[in-house]
Amino acid sequence: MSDDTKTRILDAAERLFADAGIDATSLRAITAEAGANLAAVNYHFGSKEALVGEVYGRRIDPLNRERIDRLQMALRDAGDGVPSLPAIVEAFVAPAMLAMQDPDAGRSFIRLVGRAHTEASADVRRIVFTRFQDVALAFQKALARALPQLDRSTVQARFKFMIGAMAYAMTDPTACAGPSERDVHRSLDRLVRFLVGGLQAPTGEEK
Amino acid sequence: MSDDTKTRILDAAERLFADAGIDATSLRAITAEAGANLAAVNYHFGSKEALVGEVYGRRIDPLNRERIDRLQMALRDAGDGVPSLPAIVEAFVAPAMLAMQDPDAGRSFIRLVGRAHTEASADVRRIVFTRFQDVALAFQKALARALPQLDRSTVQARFKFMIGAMAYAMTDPTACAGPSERDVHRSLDRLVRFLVGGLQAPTGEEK
DNA sequence: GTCTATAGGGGGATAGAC
DNA sequence: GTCTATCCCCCTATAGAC
Repeated sequence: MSDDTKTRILDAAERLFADAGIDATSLRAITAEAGANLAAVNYHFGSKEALVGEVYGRRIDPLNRERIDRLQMALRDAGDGVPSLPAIVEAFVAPAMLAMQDPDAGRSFIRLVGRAHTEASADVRRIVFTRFQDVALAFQKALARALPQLDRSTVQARFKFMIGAMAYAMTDPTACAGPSERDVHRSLDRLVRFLVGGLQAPTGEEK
Repeated sequence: MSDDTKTRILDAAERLFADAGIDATSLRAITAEAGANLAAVNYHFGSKEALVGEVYGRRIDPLNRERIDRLQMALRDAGDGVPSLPAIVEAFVAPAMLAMQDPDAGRSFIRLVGRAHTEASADVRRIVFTRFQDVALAFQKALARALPQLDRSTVQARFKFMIGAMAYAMTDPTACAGPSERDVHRSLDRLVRFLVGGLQAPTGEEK
């Protein structure tokens, strides 16, 4: 049983951060929600910023590992040829979208991750960006292989559009409204089709 | 000359909100930056929340009017036929992207607007959403006309993906790095092509 | 490990002089 | 309209008892 104080604080913080934002969530609110004492946060984590890092890391690290695993499978399938664009896109967005169904992680985590990319606080952006950098590079490289007709800066720009669309889909309450598996798969399918269409759009520069 | 205290406070607040986020920006920081007194905020605006509303409204309202104007021109060009998808997309994103060049509004405003769609605070979301609702409905209707092969819920979903990609492009410091007209137009062109490709992607359901 | 109590700072808002 | 001074609240972090 991992229902100890530390875990309850992480769960409460995750939920409150997702609802109201990080700045607006006080340690008092977190410990009250967790049924713990105010001092417990500093005892277990050291500071609010360290707590934020653990809230993100607990979920993001496995998520990013799954992205990399799926990407490597897609690249292995392609051998020396051009890898499948939908497979790459799905490797990137599916782990996040499917996590919506996870009753443990659940919706609040997804909104939190979605928001991570746009969070105002420079501290939070740094925390998330550090954990995301390797993933971003690997996917940009794979996208460049799958889209040989695009120059590098166009691939970078389109990769960012992809992050934006995904992040927004993740924070949108109606997009992840249904906890039903059916709804989640439909949302994922829609997102992948949209992104594939956008990524392989003509640039107006090829002959 | 509108370089009065009220305007200076609005300018300073806009800049600081964009840099650090709204919650993290204190009235003390704003008045210091504006060269005004702390009490001036409550004298001119009544409260911090009212100031936030004016910071957004001052820029968003003209922006949304321009979107509607451009959309109506695109729809008029189409007559009774199917309107041009790129024209609709450009009507939506161009006013925001081109505002990056405006030396008056400038970059901080754009990042602020981009962030508005993903801002954590429920108060801020309400302020922005209220001013955005009419625009969203008009564009969803136009997109449905331009994409008759898509069902309504798919159009809604794709419209949200479009907002996400645009908002992220607006907050990304490298995307709006250059104050140069050339860079801005290239960013806009890339975004429009990506979005058009995504919006008209096949759904996998048509025969 | 978990509590109470409090230090120490910063926040938004306001009263009242000028 | 703009200032100073201040109220009162909530925050994070910590000290020290249990």
